[in-house]
Amino acid sequence: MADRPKWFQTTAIDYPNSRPHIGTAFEKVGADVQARYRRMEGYDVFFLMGNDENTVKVSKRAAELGLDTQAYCDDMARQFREVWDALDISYDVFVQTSTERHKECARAFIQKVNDAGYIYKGSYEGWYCDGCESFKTEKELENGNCPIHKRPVTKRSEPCHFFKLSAFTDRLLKFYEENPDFIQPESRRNEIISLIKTDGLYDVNITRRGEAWGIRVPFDPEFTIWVWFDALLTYITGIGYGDDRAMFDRFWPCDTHFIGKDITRFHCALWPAMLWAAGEKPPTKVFGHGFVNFAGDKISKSRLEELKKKGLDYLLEPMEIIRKFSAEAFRYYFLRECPYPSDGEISPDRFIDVFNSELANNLGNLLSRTITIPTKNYGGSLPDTAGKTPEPVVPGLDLAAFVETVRGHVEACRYNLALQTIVQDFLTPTNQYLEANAPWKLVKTDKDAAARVLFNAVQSLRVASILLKPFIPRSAEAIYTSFNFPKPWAEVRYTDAAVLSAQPDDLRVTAELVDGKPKPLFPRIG
RNA sequence: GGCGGGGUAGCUCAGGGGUUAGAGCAGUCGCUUCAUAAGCGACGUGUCGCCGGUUCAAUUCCGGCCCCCGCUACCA
Repeated sequence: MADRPKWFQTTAIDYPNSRPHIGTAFEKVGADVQARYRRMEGYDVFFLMGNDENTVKVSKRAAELGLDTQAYCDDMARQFREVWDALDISYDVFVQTSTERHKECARAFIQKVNDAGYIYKGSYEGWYCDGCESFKTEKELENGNCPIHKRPVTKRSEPCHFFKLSAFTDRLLKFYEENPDFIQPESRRNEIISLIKTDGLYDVNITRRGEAWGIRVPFDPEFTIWVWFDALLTYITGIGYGDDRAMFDRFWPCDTHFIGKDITRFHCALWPAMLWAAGEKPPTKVFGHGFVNFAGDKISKSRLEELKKKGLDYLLEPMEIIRKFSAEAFRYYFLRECPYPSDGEISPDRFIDVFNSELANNLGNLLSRTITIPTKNYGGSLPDTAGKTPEPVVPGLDLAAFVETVRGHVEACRYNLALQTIVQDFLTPTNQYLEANAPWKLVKTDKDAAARVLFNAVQSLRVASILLKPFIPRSAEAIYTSFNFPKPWAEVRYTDAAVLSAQPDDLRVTAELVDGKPKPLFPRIG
């Protein structure tokens, strides 16, 4: 373990105001592909997720439901994890920021930043609404009125603690320049850079006064720590910051923070500055993924009502999609149809199209036909194939280069292109190969030749299942274990997909059969 | 308003100064029947946002305009 390279990644820490929706699920699924891919490739992976609970809104929501805030948080955390588990998200730790351990680590961190001189006491001046008992930003105001209470806000100032973010302006710009891959995709990087260059960075108020729920500021207990300052710390408290330096040093800096494109600024400017202030390294990469819309529209309250009327609101609730179809179908749809770096959309028709054409018709049916023909004609075992090296079935395809193309897409989180490449450049040609050689006919005239055709075609399923492992782990395993490929599934790597090699035994169908036929891996839907 | 990205087949998008502008899906027709009514083949369509300019030649370059999207700091 010690000599394996490490891979530490996180997803955004979710705000448990409501149940997880398809947008948050999209983020987790994309991150999960990366975690699974890195594990396959031999990395010592640590995948962190969690919920961001130390905010007034959470305690208000709990109060509305008549629940103790902690009990509410714990229940929401349970609900979130239930969805992530159902989607086979392979996280290693799930951090709740309301736990005492996180709070202690956060207090240690802010104390350190304060000791280093990056925090100073000042006063925050803003527009205050008595009804909301909170400050409003200029943007929120409607003609100078509180948008909720429709009455004028008043100028008010109160003491607070500022973090000297401005002190890191030049260092951040230099950092972005020296680490061009720090912010992905590039469009996000350009936004942040131009923002800082035009407006500069201001010091930020990192405390709130007079709130019962939250983490006390150790050097001034009248205050609690502003949620963002605390939430970001999850990324380090979850890997031992504050009480397990060895583990922290093993995994930090973070290799990729997966986040929504809306919070890139916090992760790309505030977060590195906070870490520098505490004497730690900044993360290696921040990936701001896109959003999921519903059939072209943003998911607003009115849109939701409309969908409910049409009975389509299930498509917004991950658990419903999983129940109706499967976690694998969910994963495949979003990974294939929504480009991870930019926005995508879900629509009922499209979901059915993608599932049927690629999973059922192309991949699933290819598996069925390559299992059935050997079973019917050879008792499931292809004679004289032991020790033989399969021949390529895709004309003109350099298998090693093809695998590297897919790998490049996976590493850059271009999951849709990775899947497109696998299906179009590999699976479809395999179906064409079968059509061209028609082993179901050939078997009547030349049984040996037909066996070789099948032997070759089956290799495509071995290759595809390996490449698909991070995307649809359960289905990929089902495909791989439908034949007696020698390498254990747990040990396959992408490089195994890049070569066609002989195996010691005759190729044999090992899939479970009912009346000589496999049950469809992806039964058509709709 | 400022900065950035984009407007290409019914849909999602790729492409890019030059012979007939591409892919997948959907559609139509044919072949096939090993297979999940799956597979394979063939076929169609596009004023490549609008208006000008540069050029032998522009959808591709330049300018203007229209439309869409993102960012524009303390809300997670």
